[in-house]
Amino acid sequence: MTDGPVRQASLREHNLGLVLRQAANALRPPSRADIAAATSLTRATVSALVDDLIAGGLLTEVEPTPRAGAGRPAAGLVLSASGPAGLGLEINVDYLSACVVDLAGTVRHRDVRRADQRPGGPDQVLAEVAGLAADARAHAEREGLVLAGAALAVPGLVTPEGVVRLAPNLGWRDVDVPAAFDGLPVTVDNEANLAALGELHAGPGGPASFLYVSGEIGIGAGIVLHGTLFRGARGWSGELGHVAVRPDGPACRCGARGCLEQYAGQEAILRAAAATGTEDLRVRAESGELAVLGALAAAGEALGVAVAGVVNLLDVEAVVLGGVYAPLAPWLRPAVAAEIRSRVLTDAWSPVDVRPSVLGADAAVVGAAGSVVRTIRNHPARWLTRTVS
Amino acid sequence: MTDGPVRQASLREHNLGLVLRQAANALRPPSRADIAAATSLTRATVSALVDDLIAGGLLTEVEPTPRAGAGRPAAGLVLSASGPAGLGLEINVDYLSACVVDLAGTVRHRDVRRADQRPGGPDQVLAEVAGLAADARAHAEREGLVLAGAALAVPGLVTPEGVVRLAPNLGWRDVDVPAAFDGLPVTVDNEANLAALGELHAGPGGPASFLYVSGEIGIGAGIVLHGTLFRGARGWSGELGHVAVRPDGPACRCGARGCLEQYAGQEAILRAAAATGTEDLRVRAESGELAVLGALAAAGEALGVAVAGVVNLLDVEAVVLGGVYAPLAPWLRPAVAAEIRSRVLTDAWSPVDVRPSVLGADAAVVGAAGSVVRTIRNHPARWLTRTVS
DNA sequence: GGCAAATAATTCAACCGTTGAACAAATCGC
DNA sequence: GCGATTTGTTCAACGGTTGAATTATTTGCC
Repeated sequence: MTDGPVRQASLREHNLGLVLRQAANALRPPSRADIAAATSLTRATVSALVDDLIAGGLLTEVEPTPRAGAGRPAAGLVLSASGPAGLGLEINVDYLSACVVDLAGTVRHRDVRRADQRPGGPDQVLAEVAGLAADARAHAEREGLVLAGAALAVPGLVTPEGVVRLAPNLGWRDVDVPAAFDGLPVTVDNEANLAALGELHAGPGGPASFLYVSGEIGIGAGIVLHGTLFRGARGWSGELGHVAVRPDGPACRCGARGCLEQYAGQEAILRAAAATGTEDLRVRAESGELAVLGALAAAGEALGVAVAGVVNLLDVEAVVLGGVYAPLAPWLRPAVAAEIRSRVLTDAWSPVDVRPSVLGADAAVVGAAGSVVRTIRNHPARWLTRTVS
Repeated sequence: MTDGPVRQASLREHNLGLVLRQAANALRPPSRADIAAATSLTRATVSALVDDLIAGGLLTEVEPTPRAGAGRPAAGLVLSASGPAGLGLEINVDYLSACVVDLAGTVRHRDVRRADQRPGGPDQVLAEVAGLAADARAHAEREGLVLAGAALAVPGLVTPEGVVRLAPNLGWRDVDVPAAFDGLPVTVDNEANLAALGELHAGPGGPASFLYVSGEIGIGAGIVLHGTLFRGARGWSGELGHVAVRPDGPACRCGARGCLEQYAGQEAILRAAAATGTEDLRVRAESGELAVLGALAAAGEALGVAVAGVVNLLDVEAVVLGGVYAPLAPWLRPAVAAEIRSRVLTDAWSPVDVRPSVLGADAAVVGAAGSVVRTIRNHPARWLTRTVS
């Protein structure tokens, strides 16, 4: 709306994206005529656009779907499974991960290396990630895919240029990530943001506005509003872990007091339950151990207080429990939902859905890879007119 | 991006808006050539668009501004001061208010009636507001203005259709406001939302993302992200007053405990300072009375805890203290700023500006009227092609 | 088996908005 | 008074969409 001028070419760019997304979001492969009807463009226009998209390798025609009644059979259109693909990468405290997602959104390659990433330091870790990326690229090319770009998820604060300003749990500060990948263009983003994007596109029919809560050692949040990830004015949104639950509570490593992280962070829960890890916690919760159930209920209550504040402020439709919270959701969810019910005025007539992440631990990498293919889906003209590399 | 198709006509619609906004936002009346340079459209195109806008009464040519150097003098373009105008209305607990803003954004008419609105009930209040609206329309027409629409600010929760679902301080519930204005089309919105819009457009160069905090009997908030008001998934964003400051604090009338309203609501501050009203509070704070300063500091601290949580989550650039907080800002600001400084991790390198509202008590009405003219500025084609009424 | 009805996709002239270059208008400086 | 300079308009060309006509391919009915 406040943007630049619109020329004739912009028309085509926009409508190319519109047609491509129609094919992407349809339940069954649509015909040109279906797309024309859905977009209210002419069949002539849709045909012309589809020709461009097929020529550019973004769409493929499939066999006519059998249909009742008379008439020439329709040629189904699907996103090409051998066109451009996205590479997702993730650096986390105890693993590195990569995945390749094709234009249709299906995961074509997946690779995880579990190891504590803290001792190595940025240079070593980034070198290893570059190795993962090279493996993934080789795998993708064997399947006829072309990597259109890469996105890297990092558990920390990232500037719009891709510099990791601060990643407390990795011990990183001011690490220039894109510089380490000389070949491939890499965008870097916060792990919770990319996981939220992953959830957003995980299944059709999900909520368009939600809060994705990423429970790790810290607690991050990805905010999706009206189907769009909100990164904050300067890219630093989502610091849910340092929202105050009790202003005079225990001191946090951030310098303040009573932050949510002190009540519902992974370390706080493990300490309260005297557990060795998330899996231990889950097993003992399942067996009904009271100390564990109490620790989870307390964490859920604190989380619920903070999340209820967010819901009061943003009126999101859903809260997604991700990261380590996903497997623990059966025990966290009741307390979170109860706090929302009692603290959110509008909950009475507009209830908020609290549910575990559907992608679980994969959310961030899959979201990262998905974000790459999604930029192509949204701006196919840029891909079609790219300089051949 | 996810929207509908773009036809040739959409081109023109978009570019009409672009040209109009260039004229609106320029420091001095720009020439057609200036607009062409700024938008990277051709002079030919700009000329054609400007012709339409002048013919439609949205732009006016003014005398050539004297300029150094050779060349044909440029005709300056300004928004018409006699074209469409917006009517802003406000219902609050202790006053009704109206104002008319012309296309250029200047306030052309202003009217306030102070009286407690609680006893009358919705029907009586709405009848009186309709009277204010009629007066304003008469006044506007005498000045050659045509009212393009009206927006009404209400201290409560409003559905997208304009039904006041709940306005606790007025004692309203499920009041269908647009039905009461049979003549004029009225959009209804929350008072804090419209006040935030007022602040957004009050002066050029303000922040594009900020939290407007409206201190009244309740505490509302208007959230502006990237220059756009965010209303929430279902229109119920901004319930800052019921964010928990201390989860086990005093009971709130909403049913929960420890809501911000119990610490920083108008009534809580007055009680703590044993003051009779905001003005009393301000005078006694100015004279340095310790009990009053303490009460304001305590309120500011609670407000700061809640606002710091918002900043952590949304990474807004500024926090605007509005409503009764505006005149009290000198005493509230330090505590709010201190909480943000200590609780927001990113504040160290991206400080947050805490400042009083520039429009003060007028923010909501002016914002309401401004929202009407702004829709014309953003979609001039709709106005130009309107059916002559 | 043949033919009408129905639906899909393509072709093509017309239309519309922007472009770019040429041109007319108006002023300044020398 | 004349060239330089800048503004604003005119007009043919271009690119993209439209809508109607045409071609392509199937089903169903006689």
